[in-house]
Amino acid sequence: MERKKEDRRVRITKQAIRESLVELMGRQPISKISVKMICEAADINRSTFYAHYKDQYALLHAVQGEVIGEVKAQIFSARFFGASGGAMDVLVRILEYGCENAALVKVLLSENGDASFQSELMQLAHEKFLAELEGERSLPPRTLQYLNEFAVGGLLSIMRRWLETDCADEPEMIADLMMKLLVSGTQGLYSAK
Amino acid sequence: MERKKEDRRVRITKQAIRESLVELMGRQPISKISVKMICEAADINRSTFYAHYKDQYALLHAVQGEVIGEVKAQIFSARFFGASGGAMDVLVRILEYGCENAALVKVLLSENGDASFQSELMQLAHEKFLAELEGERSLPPRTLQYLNEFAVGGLLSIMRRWLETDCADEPEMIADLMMKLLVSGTQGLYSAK
DNA sequence: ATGATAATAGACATTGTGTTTATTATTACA
DNA sequence: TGTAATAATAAACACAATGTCTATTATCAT
Repeated sequence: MERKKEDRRVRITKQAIRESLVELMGRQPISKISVKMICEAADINRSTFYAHYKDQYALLHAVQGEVIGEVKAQIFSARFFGASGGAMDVLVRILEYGCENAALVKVLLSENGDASFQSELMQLAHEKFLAELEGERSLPPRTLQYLNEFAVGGLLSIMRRWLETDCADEPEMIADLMMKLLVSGTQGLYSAK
Repeated sequence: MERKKEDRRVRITKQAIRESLVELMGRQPISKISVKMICEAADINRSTFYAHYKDQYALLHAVQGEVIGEVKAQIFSARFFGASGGAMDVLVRILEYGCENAALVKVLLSENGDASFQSELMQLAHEKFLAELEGERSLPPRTLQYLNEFAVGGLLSIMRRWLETDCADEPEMIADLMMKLLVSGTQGLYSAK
């Protein structure tokens, strides 16, 4: 909407800051990372950092926000249930995005990541589920909740593992596995194919 | 093994510190909690805190370690697969433990919690799976990995939700739901009952 | 009752934090 | 291409939490 307006210097600076954050978080949690460390790694002045972010946590939150924005766009781009293949397409696109930004997404989902990020992703998927399943009446509301949490938590865990293997398998294969596990559980792994 | 040796004063102090930590983490992430805050909430001297813990993160880690120890004991107390009802029993016991220590466990699994705690729980369940499924040859190793991650991530998410509803349903009911979802996926929710 | 030890109060140097100032370097664009 | 706008820098600053001491008081185990 209102992008492209940012000064080139700002873009370069922010990029350097973000890359340093990701690099540092590969080795330690955000709690052990100071603003000073980030600035030294990014080779920028500390005043410059404060011109853009309140502190290291605000920076992390901003970065997470961008990822969440991307996922949100994908997740709401199609119907998940009903339309055949809709869910697969969405999963494949999210997986592809994750793989393209592996260094970042991997660290956000890792043990050095932020629980609130994963919590926000849960919330996002939750909204999607509610939007699509609001007519669902055959299951008790609380069971629906559990199902939702189970699904998102499970899929997120698969994606985490997949990123840690450096996307060894094809996105389509992972999405297929996800769907099978969701719909038919472990039983789904033994039938056919 | 070598418990019961701790001075009464130490026990009281540590308990006060732990309770203050849990209370504070109900309202903010550990990154916003200083040693000073914990000491004021617990009404103890800051020097006393440093006599027991290196910093607030070491404290959190110690508390998490106790929970993990409890879960570990339960998880390895019986075979999960094979023996009928074994898995159910383990799940029920873990759920009961979580509910008895709801204030603590809830916060550790919340958005203010620590990703590394959840990561450690994953690792724990992973070891259990490997120990029991080492003979499994009908699925490719990587698929087995994904299945493991999916299962633990999904079950953990259900437990988180359950704790947030203040254990509204019975542990047996939750454990049953967990097993159904794991074995038969969403299909399992509609069949029989 | 007493020797051992935990908790306290207070002081201390250190470090990262945020903020500000003047100065330099880079950018957008007329 | 020249220039006004603005981003980045360097330096200084008060401030707050940190981590480590020491001397003193309170509590415990026996």
